[in-house]
Amino acid sequence: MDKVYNHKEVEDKIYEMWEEKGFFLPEVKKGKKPFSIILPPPNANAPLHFGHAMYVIEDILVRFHRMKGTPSLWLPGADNAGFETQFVFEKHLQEEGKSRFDFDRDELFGMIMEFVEKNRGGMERQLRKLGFSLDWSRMKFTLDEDVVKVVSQTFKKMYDDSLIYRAERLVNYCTFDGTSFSDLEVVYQERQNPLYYIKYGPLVLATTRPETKFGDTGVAVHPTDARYKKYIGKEIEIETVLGKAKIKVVGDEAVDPEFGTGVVKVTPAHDFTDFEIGKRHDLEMKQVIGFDGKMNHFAGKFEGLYAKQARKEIIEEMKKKGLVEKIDDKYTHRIGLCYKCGNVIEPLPREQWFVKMAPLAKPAIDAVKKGKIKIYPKKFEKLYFQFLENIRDWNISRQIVWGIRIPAWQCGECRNWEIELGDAPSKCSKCSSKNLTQDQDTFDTWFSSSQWPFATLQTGKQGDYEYFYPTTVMETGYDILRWWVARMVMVGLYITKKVPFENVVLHGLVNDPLGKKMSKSKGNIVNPLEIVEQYGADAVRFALVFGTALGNDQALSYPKLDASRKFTNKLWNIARFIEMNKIHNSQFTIHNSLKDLKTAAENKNDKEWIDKADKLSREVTEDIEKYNLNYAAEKLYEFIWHQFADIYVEDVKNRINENSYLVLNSIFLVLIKLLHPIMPFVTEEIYQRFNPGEFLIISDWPNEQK
RNA sequence: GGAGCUGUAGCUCAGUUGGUUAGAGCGCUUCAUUGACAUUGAAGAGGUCACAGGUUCGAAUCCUGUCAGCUCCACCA
Repeated sequence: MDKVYNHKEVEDKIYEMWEEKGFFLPEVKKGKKPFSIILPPPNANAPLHFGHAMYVIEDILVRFHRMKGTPSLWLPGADNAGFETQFVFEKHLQEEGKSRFDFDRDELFGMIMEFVEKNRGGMERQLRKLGFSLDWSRMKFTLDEDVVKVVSQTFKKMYDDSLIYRAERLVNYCTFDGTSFSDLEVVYQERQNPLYYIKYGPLVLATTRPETKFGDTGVAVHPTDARYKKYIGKEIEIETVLGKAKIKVVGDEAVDPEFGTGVVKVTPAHDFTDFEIGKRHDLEMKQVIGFDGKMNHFAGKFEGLYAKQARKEIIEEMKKKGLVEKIDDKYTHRIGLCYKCGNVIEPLPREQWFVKMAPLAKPAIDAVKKGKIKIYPKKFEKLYFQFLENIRDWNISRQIVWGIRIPAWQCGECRNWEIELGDAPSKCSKCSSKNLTQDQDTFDTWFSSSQWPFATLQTGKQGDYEYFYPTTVMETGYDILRWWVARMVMVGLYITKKVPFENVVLHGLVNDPLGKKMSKSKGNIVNPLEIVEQYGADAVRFALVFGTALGNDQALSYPKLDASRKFTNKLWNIARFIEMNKIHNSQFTIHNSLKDLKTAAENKNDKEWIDKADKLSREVTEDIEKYNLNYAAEKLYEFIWHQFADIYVEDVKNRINENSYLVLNSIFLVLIKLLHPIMPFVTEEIYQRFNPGEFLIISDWPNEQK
């Protein structure tokens, strides 16, 4: 054996061997409860980031259960990542001087698919580099035909159960990208904009957006505001740049009497708060800004101007007419920007598909309350309940091409909607018209993701769903507890009548060495694969679980990586010592049962160390079962280095004989086994040197009989 | 504005139902050594556990408040 452990010579070779031998494929044993995890599918198109390296937790669990003899499945997948991917692709088009408007929908979809297929291998190769024992034969993609079918079926079932409705809602619309965004995708920024005090008949109100005036269908004041109480419920006559108009005054609690003059113009079609006020008082929606960002016919002579331009011209005109009382130039407020292109988000009304969430949320709350699903660490239960107890209906339409197209066709005659699986319906079921067009929208990526546990298993190998569902563990970052985990529980329960997983295990974020969140804009991204290259996958894996409690964020720590790499070398050198002291004729016999080993042991000290190893083995087993992987890692590190190597090896050194050698060797192999889930490569390499032809990955867990 | 998390050694973090002298890694100091390993070994310094109260025989741990950092949600015309 070399003096120094070289991970580069070992890791790829070992992984290939594991994969080739099919060790990642579970053996289905009817009647035996399996262990299963569905990998949270990384973006098919993007390289892994450090958060993905945290999936090492899943690998540790799978390897542990595999060694315990449980049929263990870890199913990989790739996510089409909707808008994210389409955006990256459009950047490429831009570089070629093209845009998505040069292609029709199918062409564009095909091109993106090709683009993704080309990049997809990267992510999979990286998962292999990290040593993840994924069953690649069961790999699924969110746009696989069979998955699309499952997702569409779910939509239809929801529609038939009256959980789906169509409604005009304000969306965060980016007129530049031509798509709406979820609230999450809007970035708020502090900006200084003029606040205009404009005259509305007898009232004066403050607004930053005078151009939306044409869409005003009400004026609101606080219901208890003494100044304006007399106007509530009445219509007032106002002078506008386009002539006189009448408008209703309503009283609404959303109005802050302290702000401005305490009077608000209500534009339900262009402001989220106003939309709510409008709904409460039954005000009309009047859209005056189009999806192209330009003023429409309601704006009279300002039609065709971009909103921003119209604002300037309207204010000039209003000044001339004496309708502007004053302008506050120092006003700062927060405005929503497109997180992709940075342009101002325009709230616009648009017909969308919505899912009624309240009926789905209740069973999901119960599942956790009744312990059918356990959340680790427990502190995250609060977030889970908070989200579900205040849930709002879910807008599942997205105005992009790269996703699963919504299987809904609208009749051009009677406006009836037909939901159809497979081919387009031939005629309208209401009026028999053949004039049907499919909705242009695709599903929100999270809509298909919410079905991932059963969608993957139902479309996988024959019998997988029956055997592996519900899955044992869903392990992911706590940051997507609401957006993904909670929705999987809701939709999973709704479709399958079973929880999609029994345990939710949540890890924290991996931040940069200074504790700051890694992000492209900050330029502090660390590529996990470079770190693997430098320190070895074992060291990276160990460093990620060592010294950080589950669910807590951690700063990437080079000293910790270094310590972990030294640990792999320490293991290597213990192995080397044992090999060098091999006593002639002696076998590397492994006593997997420490009880048997103790019976065979002759020396008192040896017997004591067997007990210590036995205690450690029990503790580590329990720690892994409770997802306290940091405890397992810390105990193994301390014991192997500072107990076993520093004390026991030094003790045996001077009194080595055949029997002591057997004990030393056996204890070491037990330690190697206990460490294998966390550090699979170096342990497998050592094991095979001691036991040619045998494989640690499928060997028995200490004290376990298969 | 609402909610949550975090605050422990110079740095990064553990501390598992409250229970002796609060731990680890890195760094630092002293010494040893080419003997499995200098990617080593031995010894050591270093902490009013953010702050202020409270509960308790006993608090880093439980409660209240304050301060600081982070995250999520909502969002002001």
